[in-house]
Amino acid sequence: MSRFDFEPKGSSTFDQIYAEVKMIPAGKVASYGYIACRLGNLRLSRVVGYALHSNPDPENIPCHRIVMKNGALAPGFVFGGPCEQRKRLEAEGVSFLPDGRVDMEKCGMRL
DNA sequence: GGCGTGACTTATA
DNA sequence: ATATAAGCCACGC
Repeated sequence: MSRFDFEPKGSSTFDQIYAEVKMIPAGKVASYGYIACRLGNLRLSRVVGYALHSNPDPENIPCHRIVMKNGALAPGFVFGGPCEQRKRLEAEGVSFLPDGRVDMEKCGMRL
């Protein structure tokens, strides 16, 4: 028995996460909790991380735009490392703080 | 089909 | 302020 028996194919939590992540405009970053809340539960943040971990479409799923709620970037599971991540965000116009974190005050999509 | 783990977040002590 | 506990979903064995 799989969850597909009840849910329409392609409508799993993962798909919604991907959809939300793809919706993130350039020059902005979204936190795990933000996407989790979009799905309905803030605690889904773990699933969000797993979804990005799976990252089936790295070209359409900019995981570098996903940051922690405190504004810190992913620990280093990103492709190319955190340096590449910061570089990419800067190239999109995201402001960074001297701490090496994203300026959530400007680019943080907090509710 | 069950158990454990994981790129997180919030609440409580 | 830091540390610990609980909650959620999907994947691997």
